[in-house]
Amino acid sequence: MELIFKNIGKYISLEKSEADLLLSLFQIITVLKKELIINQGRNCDMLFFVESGSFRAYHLNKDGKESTIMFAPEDWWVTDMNAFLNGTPSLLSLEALEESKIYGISRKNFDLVVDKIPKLERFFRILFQRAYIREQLRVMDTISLTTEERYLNFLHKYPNLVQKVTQKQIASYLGVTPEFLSSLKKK
Amino acid sequence: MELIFKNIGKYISLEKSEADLLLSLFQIITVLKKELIINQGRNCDMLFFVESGSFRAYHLNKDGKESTIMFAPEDWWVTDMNAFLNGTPSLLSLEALEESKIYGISRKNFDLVVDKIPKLERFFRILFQRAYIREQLRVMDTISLTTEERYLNFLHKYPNLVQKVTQKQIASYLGVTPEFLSSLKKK
DNA sequence: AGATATGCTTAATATATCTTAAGTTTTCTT
DNA sequence: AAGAAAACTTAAGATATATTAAGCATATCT
Repeated sequence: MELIFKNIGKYISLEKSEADLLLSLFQIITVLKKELIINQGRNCDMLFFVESGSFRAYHLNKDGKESTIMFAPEDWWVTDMNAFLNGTPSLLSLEALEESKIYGISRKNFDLVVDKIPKLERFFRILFQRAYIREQLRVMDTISLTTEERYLNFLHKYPNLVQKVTQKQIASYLGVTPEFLSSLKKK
Repeated sequence: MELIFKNIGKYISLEKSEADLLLSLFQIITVLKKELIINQGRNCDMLFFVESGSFRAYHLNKDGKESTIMFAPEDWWVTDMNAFLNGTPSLLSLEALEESKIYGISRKNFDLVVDKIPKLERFFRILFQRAYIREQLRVMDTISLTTEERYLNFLHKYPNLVQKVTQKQIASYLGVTPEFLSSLKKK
């Protein structure tokens, strides 16, 4: 069975007919390493599920400094939620860390499916509730822990990603320079 | 009309009977300045809406350092969402910045109401989606902006709170010491 | 009103982190 | 396989932020 249905099955159980409708509204996309599926500054009207592979979301600020905002490993839902919900230009770029297979649903079909299938409305309510919690815990970590503690947290939280990302990307996720992270690791 | 219904009315419209059911499941609570409605380490099984007044959520780390995680002004929904959803001990304390009037709903009644009234499931889906966006933007700010820029953002984002909170609390929201914030302001 | 606690500011010194630059290793491209 | 590009490390000097401590102002308590 596809991972996406296992994922949805964690919080709700769909009838066969509902699952079929849902599936018909997704498109399956294969992307190569380094391909972008969201481009900062452009529109973003797709919500994605990572069936296999992994992604990194980053933001370039006005000085050209790159910040890694999040990672999306296998089994995650991901998009630039701000752009997706509000129709504003994307603040993020989303880049494949490796060859990946994803499911994508447009904003229009997302609205349709949560309207037609109340159980999916529930599913996404729980999903966003958990996403909110996750981000809030990250804010807490960011303002109350040392860089070293946050680095150890990262290693613990994303053990499978560690081999797929560069030091530079980890540093930009932690909000420090690669040089500083390098000197931290020496200890 | 009570603010809470105006707030809900932003995203859905309730029938009279639904509004009556909803209202019957909330309790109205009046709290005095400095009272805590959530205590770090204890259970937190209530979701609150701030009808009037304002709150500050903070976390004490193992060294006793206090970090302000969020502010909840009038017209906001607030709780320790992690504790509320997962039943784990609260990581936050939530303190009234002034005399406040709030609506509170228990986890049990929350589950009941999103089950009985699908429109409220939608309401909370949208609410959490927006909360997730807000936290993600804050993470972006925190790792990509300077302290000075984040201070100016705070003043801009919460103009009405500025008079109600101390410098120390703003500093702990930004993740810097009060002394450093004080020297920033001199410029 | 007086006493006490709390908050704000300032300054000196200490620590964390950045910037720049160079050298080395790894990965990508042809 | 060779060359080019990107990543990683190291170190010196610069900047941002923390720590400590003192003094003053403001709020709180009796």
